Amino acid sequence: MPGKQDQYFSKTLEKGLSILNLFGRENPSRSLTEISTLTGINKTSTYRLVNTLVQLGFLRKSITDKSLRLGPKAFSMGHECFHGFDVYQGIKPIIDKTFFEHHISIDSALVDGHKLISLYRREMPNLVSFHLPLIMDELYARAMGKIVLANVEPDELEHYFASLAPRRLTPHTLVDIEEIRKDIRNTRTRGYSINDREYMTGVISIGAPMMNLQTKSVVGAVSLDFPSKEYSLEAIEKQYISVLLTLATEASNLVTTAGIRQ
Amino acid sequence: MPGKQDQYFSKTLEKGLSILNLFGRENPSRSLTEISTLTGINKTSTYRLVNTLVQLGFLRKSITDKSLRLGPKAFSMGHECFHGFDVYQGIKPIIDKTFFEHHISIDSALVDGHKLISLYRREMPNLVSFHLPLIMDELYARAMGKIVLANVEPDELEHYFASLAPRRLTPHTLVDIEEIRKDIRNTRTRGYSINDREYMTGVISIGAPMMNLQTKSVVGAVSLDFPSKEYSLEAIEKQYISVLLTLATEASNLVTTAGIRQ
DNA sequence: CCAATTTGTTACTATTATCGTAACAATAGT
DNA sequence: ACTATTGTTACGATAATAGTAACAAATTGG
Repeated sequence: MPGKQDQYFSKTLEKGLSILNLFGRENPSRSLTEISTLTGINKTSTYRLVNTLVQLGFLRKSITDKSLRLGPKAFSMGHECFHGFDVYQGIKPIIDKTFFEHHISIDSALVDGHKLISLYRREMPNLVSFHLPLIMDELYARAMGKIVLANVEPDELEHYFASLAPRRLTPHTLVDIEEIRKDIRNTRTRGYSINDREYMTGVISIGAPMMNLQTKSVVGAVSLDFPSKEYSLEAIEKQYISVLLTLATEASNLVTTAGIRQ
Repeated sequence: MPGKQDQYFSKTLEKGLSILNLFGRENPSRSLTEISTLTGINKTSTYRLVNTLVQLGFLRKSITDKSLRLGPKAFSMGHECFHGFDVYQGIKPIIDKTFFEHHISIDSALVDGHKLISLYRREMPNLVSFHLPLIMDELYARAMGKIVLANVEPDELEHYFASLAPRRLTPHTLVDIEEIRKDIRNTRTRGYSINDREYMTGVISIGAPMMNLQTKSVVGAVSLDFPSKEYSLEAIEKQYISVLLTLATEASNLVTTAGIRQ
């Protein structure tokens, strides 16, 4: 991130938000020292910021054990931030339309550094209903991740590989870096990505990029997911690539006009 | 709010969050000066804070007109804050259970100052589907609002009436302060509140309080909503008061153990 | 198309909010 | 009851922010 230490950047605000960011569905409760160590903020400063968030209603403090949890203000602001995100409002009808036309599971996500933020998802009942995390690592093992990697700048890709430690999520997951590299190269020439039961057993996915057409950079991806019991990869490639690419084009137009970059 | 100007309160964080709070479904886009005037923060400081939020990904700036919108980080944090709110997770099954048992529309909200923050809602198809705002004023015209007012401290209630300017939302809305006062008194002795088409035409609601049983204070309310075409107020009172009060008791237990106060 | 006006950005310094050490209090663990 | 941990407060040093004012870039209106 460039120019973070300039005069027109508020470190205090950054710290405060990093504290709020520690809370979520997985981590509903935290202690002061926990927050202090996780954020690397001095205990007194943490105390001040936490106290501020408590007074404003973004956090609340247990009277008994002083543990901290999200407060009503965080709840309402969260709701507003979620539903006020115009890209979310824009992608919903696009995905819904494709969903009702073709009766397939569809997912979409935005790039954020080396992670993907899940945007909107529609799921068919034939697919194992899995609660996807909102923020996804493991780009190498997912259709949306692969197509993103296939479209980033070469040095950005190197930077990704430099800190990559692949985990075997299913028997089909690629864990050898060279194999992953080859797969990304193939993905690039192919124009869409394939995930053949590498992320979840029994799920085949194909992915296409959401591009900012102005800056010609990837800003996200869409994917179609199929149960491998009912669909073969060949059948999917024959029947659904055009659906995927049409969807990706519409999504790309959306993010371009919305001005989502990098 | 007590002790806001002490040493252990970060004004910068408060300002930054107040900026983020200006964005939402109703206000997806704002300009710098707009933010500056709305928050009362000096333009340069606003610039610094906005710049920080942009760099962190909570806001994004249009390259053309420099207008500001929510960014992907706000989206993901919003999702986490919403779903990570334990009271929301706790009230869901309680309301769902009652919903499936009795087939009636149910609403719930938490008190926040002189407003209600909508928590969770289930709606029957027979009710005019209305998009309720997440943050509700007009306590005097709603079942949840009335039962809250009936349970707050007397001086708090006076404070509410002091700044009250009732609006006639339907032909049945009470707009005379004395009438509203009387209604609140009746509500208090009755133990539950009645809203007979005062907030929306064709909708009758009954409400009961969510009490923190430790501190003996109202922290929210639940309501049952009925279409007036299908239900008379007498029928509702005969049949559903016990349902309402049971629901309110369960909800009160939840907020008490969660430690929601004030 | 140019002037006038508004809006956004930068420079600079006084001020004061924040940092961080350290001491203290409260709670939990043994 | 003692020890270790966690949370809270005091206070001086420092660096971050506020805010004026000047400047640049857009917009608007004639």
